[in-house]
Formats: sequence, C-alpha cells, structure tokens
Amino acid sequence: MISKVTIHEVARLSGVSIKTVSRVLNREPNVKNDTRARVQEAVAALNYRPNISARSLAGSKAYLIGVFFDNPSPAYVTDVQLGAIARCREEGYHLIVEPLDSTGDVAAQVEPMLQTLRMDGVILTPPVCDNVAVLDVLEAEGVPYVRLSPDQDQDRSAHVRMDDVRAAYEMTAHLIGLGHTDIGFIKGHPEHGASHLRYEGYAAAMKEHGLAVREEHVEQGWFSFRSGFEAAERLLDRANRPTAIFASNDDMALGVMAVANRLRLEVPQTLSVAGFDDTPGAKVVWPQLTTVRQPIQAMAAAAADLLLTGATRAEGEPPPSRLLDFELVVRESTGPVG
Amino acid sequence: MISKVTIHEVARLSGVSIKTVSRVLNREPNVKNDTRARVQEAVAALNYRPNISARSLAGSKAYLIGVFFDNPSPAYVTDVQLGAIARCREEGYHLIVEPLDSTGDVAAQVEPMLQTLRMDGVILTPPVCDNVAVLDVLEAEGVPYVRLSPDQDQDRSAHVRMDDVRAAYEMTAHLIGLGHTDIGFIKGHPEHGASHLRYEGYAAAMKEHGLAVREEHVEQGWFSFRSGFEAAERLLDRANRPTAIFASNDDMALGVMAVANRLRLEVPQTLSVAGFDDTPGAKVVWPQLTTVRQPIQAMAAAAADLLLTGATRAEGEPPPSRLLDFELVVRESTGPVG
DNA sequence: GCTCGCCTTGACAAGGTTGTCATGCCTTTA
DNA sequence: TAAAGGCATGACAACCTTGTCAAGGCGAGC
Repeated sequence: MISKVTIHEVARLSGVSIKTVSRVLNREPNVKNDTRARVQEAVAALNYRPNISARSLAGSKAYLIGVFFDNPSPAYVTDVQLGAIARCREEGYHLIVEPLDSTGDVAAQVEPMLQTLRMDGVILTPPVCDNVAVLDVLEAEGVPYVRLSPDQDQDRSAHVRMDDVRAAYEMTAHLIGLGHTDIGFIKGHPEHGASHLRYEGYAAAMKEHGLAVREEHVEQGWFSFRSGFEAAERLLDRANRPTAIFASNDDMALGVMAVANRLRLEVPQTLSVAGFDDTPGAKVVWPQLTTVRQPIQAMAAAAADLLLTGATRAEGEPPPSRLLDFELVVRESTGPVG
Repeated sequence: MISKVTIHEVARLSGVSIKTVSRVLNREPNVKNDTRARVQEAVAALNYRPNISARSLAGSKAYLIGVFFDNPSPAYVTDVQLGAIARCREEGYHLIVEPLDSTGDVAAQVEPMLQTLRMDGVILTPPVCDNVAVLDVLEAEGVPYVRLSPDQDQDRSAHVRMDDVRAAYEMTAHLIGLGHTDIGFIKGHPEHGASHLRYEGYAAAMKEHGLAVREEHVEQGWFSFRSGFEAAERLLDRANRPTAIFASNDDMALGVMAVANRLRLEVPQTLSVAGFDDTPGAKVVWPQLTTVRQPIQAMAAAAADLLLTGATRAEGEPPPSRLLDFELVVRESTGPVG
C-alpha cells in the first residue's frame, strides 16, 4: 500500500470538511453523534492514519516522548522503555531513545535533539536526571520533563521515585525476623543518593529493634560486583562475622555469594545474603537471591503519565510527583539464623 | 529559547533564498563555495536546526529509524540501540523503539506505526526478525528493513549476522588446545537457528581434531539457566564425566557453574566451563566465564548503515548482507585439563 | 415574532521544509 | 560570432494537518 490515504479522502467519503474529520480524530467536542460515527466509519473503511509529521507541523504536539539515559544497567533501561511505551501507546505517542554520553558535553548533545524533534516531553533516568546542565537545557527549550529517582534537588521538577528508606528498613526487618542480630551492611556508591537512603533504612530498622549497628559490620562498596566481593572478604574473614549480609544492590550481593562459596559458607544455612534491585543476575545464582524489586516499569509508566496528562506545578507548590511501592522478593538466599 | 529559528531567517541573514539554504543543509551539489560558506555561517550564528516534521512532510525522508524487538535479553536490546544510534547520529537520524508483543497480533501492532510515522527503515532483532507476518507488513508498506541474525529465509531481505559456526568451532578448539578430549556440549533451544549452528561448529572442531563426539556428552538445553543446570547434573553425575563443558549460551553455562559448585568441582581445575554471548552475568560469577562475544553494537551499526546508505538488492542477486567477526573472550573458567 | 446565544460546521491560512521548474549567467563548441 | 549546454539560484507549489474565525441553524427567553 504505497498510496497514502489523507484526511481529504476521509472527508470526501464521509461528506464533511477536513476540519470535522480532524475534530473527530482529536476527540474534540461539538460534533454531532451521527457525524462522528460517519467519519469513524470512513476512517475504518479507508484504513486511514493521520500523518504524524503533518500533525506536529500544524499543531503543537509532536507525539514524541524522549527517553534520555546513560545508564550502565541494560535491564533498567529496557524496563523504563517498556513501562513508558505502555502508557504512551494509549495516547498514540512514540518513544525516541537517546543514549547520552556523560563523559562528554551532554548539554551540547541534548540541545540539537530538542530543537529538531520538538518532543512533547522527556523522561530522565539516573544518572542523567541529576545532570544540571541537561535540566538547564530542557528548561531553556521549554520541554517538560520528568525525572526517575532523582538524587538531588527533587523540588526542581516533576519526578517519580520509590521509597528506598522503607524498602531497606523492611529488608532489614525481614532478616531480624529470621533471628539475625549481627547483620552486616555494604553501602553503595557514596555519590548515589540511594546509597544513603538505603543505609538509613537499615540503620533505622536495627535501632528500632534494639540492635546496635556495629561499625565493623558496615563496609563501603561501590555498587560493583568486585566491590561487593572485597567488602565481603573483609566482613567474613574475622572471628565474629555477621550471620547475614545486606548489600545495597544485587551486584554486590552476588560478590558476597561468591566469597561465601569460596569460604565454603553455606547460604543461607551459615550466611544469609540479601540484595537490592532484583536484577536479572539475582535469579541466575544458586541459591537465588532475596532482594527488593523496584517497580521500574510502573515508575516509567507513571512518568509518562505525568507528561501526557500535562500535570503542571501549581504556584508555590512542590512539583507533581509519584511515590511507588517496592516489593520484597524473598527467595532462597535468606533463612533462619543457623 | 522558545522562539524557533526557521530557514527563512537563515536565508535572510545570508542573503540567499530558502531553497539555497536547503541545498546547503542537504549537501546538494551546485552551490558555489562561498555561498555555501556564507550559509553555514548564518546557520551557526543563529544556531538554526531544521524542523524535522517539516522536513519529513515536504520531503521523502522522516529521519526516523525504527527498532522493533521482543527480546527477552535487555543487554542485547540496549546494545542494539547503542550501535544503531551511533551510526544514525552521523546522519541526523533518530531512533524509535517499538517493543512488540509476540503473543498478540504483531502485524496489527506494526501496521499503524508504519503508516503514521513513515519511518525510513526498520531494524529487526530476533525473534521478531523471523516473524513472517511482520516482514509481510513491512514489505506491503514499502518500508526497508534489515534483520539481525535471522534464522530463516535469509535471502528474503538484507541482514547482518555473525559466524556462529566458526565461533563455536574456535571455542571448541580452545578447549582442545588446553588438553581436553572429553568435552561436553549443551545444545540451545531447538527452534533457534543459532543452536544448530553452534552445535555444528562444536562437532566440526571435534572431528577435525580427531576426537569423537560422544553421544552421552551432548545434552539438550533450552537456553535457560535452569535447563543448563539440569543438563549439567546429567553430564556430571556419572563416572566418566567430561573435563570441560561448552554450553551454547552463558545462562546455561552459569547453570553448569552452579552445579559444579554444588558438587565441589573446582572450576577450572577439575572442570572447564565455556559459554556463548558474553552476557553481563558472565562477569558476575566467580570465576569469570570464558565465552564468545557477539559484536552486537557493531552488528546494529552495520544494520543502520545498510539502511542509511540505501543498499538495495540487485536483480537476481542475494540481498545485501554483512558478516561480522566474533571475539573469543578467554577468562578464568577454562584452563588446562587437570 | 424577535433577539440572543449555543452548537455544529466549513473556508482558509499557517506551520517549515523540499521538489519542480524557470531564469539568467558563464563557458564551451561549432 | 552564434548556439548549446552546464551551473547557480530563486519563485512557487506541495506536503497534510491543526488553528482561527466566520457563518448558518436552532432553541430559549422575552
């Protein structure tokens, strides 16, 4: 079907003007019911689809939502795309993906895209969502944006996030509930806001259950497998080692598992291990990892929703935002203290 | 900067007609050098960017390349996107991502996208690249497409792939070079073409080195961790077990590692393990996995290149295609026979 | 019966670019 | 010297839709 059906043919077939067809397509009011029906029939009969270029040229919408990312985790990135698409499709919007190179001049990469594409909105994932230069450009170009799990300056824009503190609290409580009292913790990258929040949740749970946070049971990590491996070596290579280790993310938890394996510590009989994020790797180890699942798709869908519904910040109010629920995924790597 | 710079302003500033500006922008011939320079200066001075909607409405190009996928592997998907974007950016093209739901009516999902967006080309990843209904729609709409690693009917369209046979051959040769003679093999999902090719490479290498492919050393798997785990249990729970296992993909190889761990078989001292694909999980186990890296980004870039350069099939010729080199990634999970 | 105002519809311009065709100039060829 | 052809450029239409504004029809209120 190389011949393209235009709005004129629909108008001719249904015996109305093109403007009325346009009204029907855009669900505008003030069209009589039977006119509307007639137009819809013609649309179906001709298998007509509005041309998106003409639409965005004439109107104010481009029907394009951008997703900017520079995220090392492919699983995260695809989940964001899937979640955002799900919501966008309902409204006939499409997704433009733009990987950014944070090591370069990000603003210079972003500006031309914004100017040529005129997207209706942009979703920003960590870490670009905390790149001030990018936010500046978006605001200068007047493109609405929503940030996913921003670390800093949350009041600057609309955003969607998860309650890291409460999630870490619940995971710690889960371990305590299993009888653990000596619970090691591996912190995440100190420049990621989530690291502090997760530690905060851990510390709060310990305190509220009357347990001390022992300094020698808290290690600094960097969110990488290697850093988790090394932190675990320090935690486990001592007499009074913890009976459980809660790592701030899954990659580090997998590092812990590897050390446990080497030291012949049975998981979970001798050592319980908990992670955070529910990355694909969590199911690819044996035993499978107990972890926290971020509702990434749902968060991205919420972000798209904020964009599409045009939620705007009221004067003097904080910007619109959504806080989604996490999910504790209890698998085999945690068990009663042995 | 809400005010948008148009081609008219560039024309005015450089003292030429808009058509000439257009010619310069599109690198058309027949523009005097100093005129061209003058226009380019004006473009830079005004920070002008052509409006993509207007461009695609007036011209034949949409400056949009689609990536259709329904791929369970996020790492694969993002690599494809990164590779494709790298090439597209050079020409000012953008990437539209469209996850497809293979369980539904894929053609019905694809058709409206094609009609509204009028993309200049589409990149298809497995398994959608083997979905005949999708190919039919693309051809009916006259949208050029390139398939990545298609299983079937390769002569139907342009495609890019890697030499699975040779890669599996080389990996097997690597193991043989380490002194192994009893090399187990775990096949992949029988409906994936790559499964057959990889087995073929394994068998060829064994044969050419004068080694027998022992039937009890070849197990059927399904590309999943679980299936690798179970196949490994069968392979290793016997007296004359192999000294090396080559799994058709990394997930299954990780399953093998898990079994080895359980059985207290040292890797690689007692058992060498090799995978295929170099997924992120390959570096997240201990010891790290020896595997084959597909140049996925390069393959996607090649696909984009075929689309952008408009490589067309000559009459009576096979369609244009590219065959890229793999890379043998030797890490710690393989070693000399002990 | 008349005016007012709302609902419904249509004519036409606008949006920013590329494609087509015409024009004028300059160089080459007979 | 004249004709032919190529190069550089511009005027204007075309692409397809939405936005603006005007107009006609019809019911309600006086």
